[in-house]
Amino acid sequence: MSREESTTRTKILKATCKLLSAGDGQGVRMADIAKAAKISRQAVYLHFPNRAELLVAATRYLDQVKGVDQRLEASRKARNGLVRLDAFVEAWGNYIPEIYGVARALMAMKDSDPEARAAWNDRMEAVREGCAAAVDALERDRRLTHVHSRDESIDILWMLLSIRNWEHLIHDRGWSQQDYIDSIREIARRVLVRSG
Amino acid sequence: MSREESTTRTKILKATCKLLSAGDGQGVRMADIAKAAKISRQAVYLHFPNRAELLVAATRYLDQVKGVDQRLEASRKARNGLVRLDAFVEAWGNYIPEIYGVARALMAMKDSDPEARAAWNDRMEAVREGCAAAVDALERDRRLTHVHSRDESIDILWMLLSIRNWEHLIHDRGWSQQDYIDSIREIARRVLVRSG
DNA sequence: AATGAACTTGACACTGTGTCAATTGACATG
DNA sequence: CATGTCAATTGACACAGTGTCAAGTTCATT
Repeated sequence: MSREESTTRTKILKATCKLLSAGDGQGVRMADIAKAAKISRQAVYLHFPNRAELLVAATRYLDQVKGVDQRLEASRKARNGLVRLDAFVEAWGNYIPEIYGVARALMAMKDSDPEARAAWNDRMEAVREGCAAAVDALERDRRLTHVHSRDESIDILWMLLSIRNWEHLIHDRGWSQQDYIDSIREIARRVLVRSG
Repeated sequence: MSREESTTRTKILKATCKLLSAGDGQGVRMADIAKAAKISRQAVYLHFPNRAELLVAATRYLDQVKGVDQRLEASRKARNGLVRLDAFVEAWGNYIPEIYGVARALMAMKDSDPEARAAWNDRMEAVREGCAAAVDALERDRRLTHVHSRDESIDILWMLLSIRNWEHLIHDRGWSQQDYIDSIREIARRVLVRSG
């Protein structure tokens, strides 16, 4: 709310998100984005120094518009660890489809561009913190299995909730979103929660 | 054994594998491969029509040289389902680091090149069959949890064993290969096997 | 000596990113 | 009203990497 931004900048960001979300994904060039934003290609470079930073900015824009923080925050209100784990799995798992298009482009870019890599890792760190909070809540309730250490448990939950896994089940294997959520929730429970 | 191949062809494949395995990965161009094979860049195109098919061929070459089939086959000898599951997790999990370099290049390419995508899916289908065999062996022993259906169980095991998950734990989170194997084995058991 | 296959050399087209310089149009402010 | 500024446009261009093409070389075989 604090700043309305330059309008053109947000037009670019909106166009970027739209193209990446809708399209087959792969062939989204700077020129395509410019055209979609009804702007010259060069004008894009007036707002973003390069493709990597545009994608990074698009991710942040999307996070802000879709309100990840609020969504993930919701799981923090949960009374006990188990509910919290479930809520987190559901919140993040249902968020993935909304950002998948942009995330995919950024993931592809992070192999070659260190800046994109850093931005991606930073974004994922936020998710990891959510995982840590859920694991710690279980620990507090004495419901965490100690087959794995705390840190290992966090990494495992993070792994289960990775976008690549979502991509694999949903796109490659044709799962429904509901099946995905149900399964990951179940797996997370089986791996992390001991029957109390 | 049946064919020694044109020598130049295998020189190219070896060079490709070496560069992709050793290097940071990202910047392996056709020219680099040619140089490593001590050959002109054009000569590479005499043997492979394009980069995608070269990478596909390199994957197959690596599979053949490293003997994936034998390795995965070993798990088939296991007496009961549980041992078989463990053996499969270990066999495939320990194979991943050997092909990671090439696999990574192919994974990157599959976003843009349908041919690469098909080859990748085909290769992964072989792994999926191993997963199916392990799940079916558990089923036969009446040790499969029925929280998930047979097909879902296969997809889940496949997901657990995905290269992306290995990449995440090993590279992003710094796990040791042994910890990786131990954890995945444990997770697979907890998710798929019911205490008999 | 002639043929043909494998390879080399050098040039070039194409795509996509990123840069640069000159220009336009709007608008605010003296 | 004139001026300066800012955003954007236009068009040209450098650069990297892939893939193509044509002409020439090397060498084994016959």
